[in-house]
Amino acid sequence: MDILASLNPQQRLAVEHGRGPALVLAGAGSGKTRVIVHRIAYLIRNGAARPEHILAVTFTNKAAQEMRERVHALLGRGRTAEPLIATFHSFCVRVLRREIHRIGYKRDFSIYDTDDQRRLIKQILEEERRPEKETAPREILGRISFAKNHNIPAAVFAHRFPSADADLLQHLYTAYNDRLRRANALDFDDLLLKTVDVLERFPEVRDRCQEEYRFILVDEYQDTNRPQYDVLQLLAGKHQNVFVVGDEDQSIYKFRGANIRNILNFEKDFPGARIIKLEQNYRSTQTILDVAGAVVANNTERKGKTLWTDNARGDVVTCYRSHSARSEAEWIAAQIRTALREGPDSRLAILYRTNALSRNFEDVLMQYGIPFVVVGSVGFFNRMEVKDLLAYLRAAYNPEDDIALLRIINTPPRGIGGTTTELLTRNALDKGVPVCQALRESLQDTRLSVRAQRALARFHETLDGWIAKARDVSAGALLEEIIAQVGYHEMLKQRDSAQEAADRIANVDELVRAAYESGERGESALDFLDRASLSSELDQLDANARVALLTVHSAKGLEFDVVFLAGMEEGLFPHFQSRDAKEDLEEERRLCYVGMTRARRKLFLTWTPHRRRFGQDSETAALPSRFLKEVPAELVEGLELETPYTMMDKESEYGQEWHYGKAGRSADDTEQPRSLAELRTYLAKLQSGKHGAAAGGGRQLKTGMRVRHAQFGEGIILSRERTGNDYKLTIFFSLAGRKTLMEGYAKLQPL
DNA sequence: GATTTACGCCTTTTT
DNA sequence: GGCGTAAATC
Repeated sequence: MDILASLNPQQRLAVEHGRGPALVLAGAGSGKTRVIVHRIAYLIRNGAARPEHILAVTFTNKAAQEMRERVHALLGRGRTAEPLIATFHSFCVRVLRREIHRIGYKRDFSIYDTDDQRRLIKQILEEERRPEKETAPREILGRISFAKNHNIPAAVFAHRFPSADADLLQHLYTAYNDRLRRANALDFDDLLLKTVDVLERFPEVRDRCQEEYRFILVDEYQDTNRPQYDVLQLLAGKHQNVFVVGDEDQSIYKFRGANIRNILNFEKDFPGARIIKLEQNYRSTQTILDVAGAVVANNTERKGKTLWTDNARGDVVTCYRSHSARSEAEWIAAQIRTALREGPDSRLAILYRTNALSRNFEDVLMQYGIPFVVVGSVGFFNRMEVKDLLAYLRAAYNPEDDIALLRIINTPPRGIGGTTTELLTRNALDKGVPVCQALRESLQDTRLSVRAQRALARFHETLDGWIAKARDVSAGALLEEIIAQVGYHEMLKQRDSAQEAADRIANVDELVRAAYESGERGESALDFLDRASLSSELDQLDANARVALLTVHSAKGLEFDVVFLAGMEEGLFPHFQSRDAKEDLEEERRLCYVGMTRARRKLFLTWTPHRRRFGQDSETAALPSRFLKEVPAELVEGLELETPYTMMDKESEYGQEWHYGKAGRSADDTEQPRSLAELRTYLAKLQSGKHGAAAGGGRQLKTGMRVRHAQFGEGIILSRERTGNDYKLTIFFSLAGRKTLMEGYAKLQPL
């Protein structure tokens, strides 16, 4: 296969780039990944680099996996050495598992995820008897992570961020780091920071890494943060063979410390860099590109580039306003059904700003019998039972891992309750030792009841057994033994409903299987735990799934034939947290751009003024997202942005909330009955009125008409609204309840 | 010490 | 509407 044949001139230029730094500014859908993949293949095929000297870095495991597969497809499998294709984090873990002893950690360190971090902070707060109200763990962790992402050590925190509570935060930041170290544990941010630390302080490690990874390629460069940038600088320091690909319009991780300046300053950081722009888009229709481009053009912080495509103009973009979140979901489900009927092989996605929005879509798709996958809500590795068992493993391999130990110490219940664990943690704190050691030393503590002492001794003995076993038994076998020994299944069966217990047991079995499989692939137990810590739900997104539900963030780098960008409302998208600061707003706009450019053929934008928040009807009607107003009207149908039933405050400006009171929802023809009693009155009214007469002899559907649906049975039409070329019907079915259907394909039979 | 119930908080986005 | 923590009860 000719590696260069299928490339356009710019892509080819990038792929053929020789040594030295290069920056590829690649617009959405312009073949970013393609360039990296082909360059890897080109370097190897040409003999310019040996595979083992190549390191390609991505942001998600999924992207890494896909890249690996595509390289294999180009080169064929079965070569002796492979290029290393990894995420920043997994690359760092790889380095640290080998080198971290140099900075005083043990090789079998634990990796703390967000949940572990939260537990640790809470524990610290508890020990210091600080009320959580004034110091929300989330908030604290957010600020610690912010500091870490900007490379600000605890020692200088208060100095760098002077504020009322700076000293307190510096104290907590320090305590948190100390406790991580004592637990022989690293959080996500530490993985990067400690790698930088090792590379900076130990020239021999740096030299070896520089020789090992002579060619470095980075995907999504616009999303690198400071520590990632440092890692890159240190690795590339000698050979300067850095090849980065990015798009400043798709920088959406500022909140995580991503620094857009990394891409804007690349030429300065790597002198003599070659810049290549990829502006031809291969993914979307011209219409979609124009719409997305018009939105992002409102940003000022960009280098500016214009995407073009040879693709057809394609369909107009469709906008749809619904009267509730529920009907938004129903309308989308109906569109999906049509789309799948017309093109059974299409891949579709519903994208939304926050995960909380997925629920309605899940419910309705389920109801419609449309198979789908949800990305990101509660991932496999985030399930409680899976985390419990991983904590058991962690405790066995790294007994100093306090958070893991405290998680399992009384799960399932074994008579070690709050009083006892509090004594343990207090002892550990006083002596400055991990909890496992405090456990050993507290066995005879007279402050404990005999019963508690006995329970502790028993747990201690079992734990020692696992620690010993961990040395010579596989992760799968150890896990299986632990599950049996502690009676984990029994706990689930006893605690949860039969159905829930069965689900959880299935997950447990799945985990055991995964552990065994990992072992059979030759991975160590630590490899297995690493993968569990660093994997995300996204990685499990099945490429064959027809319909996917995911956040816009998760969708970056993916593409779909049809995209529904839902919840296009002020406050939601852009999110109200981001609407004030200009740079935050620009990030929201880029996010919107990312969402829109995921679509190949057709883009839908949906919103509703009446979305429930926290299960309550909001007192204020939502406004359409300002991004909808930035869209060229001639390319979009159904763009009804005025809210007729909103009584506007005369002085109101965009961005303020408009109040409309309870009259709001009954002011147009989409009025819906709220209760059964109301429904009866409503139906009576409809039937006695002129609607009830239906179109004499005509087949045309009218409000109030009784109809039969193949699936839902008999019902009565509550409303009929034009949308595009079709009519949207709201029908109350006596068996199935209220449904919203599209007339065009609902195959309704008038009665 | 464990289990059940009430209440309050909540929502960005992710490795 | 849902989850996790805190009080109340067994």
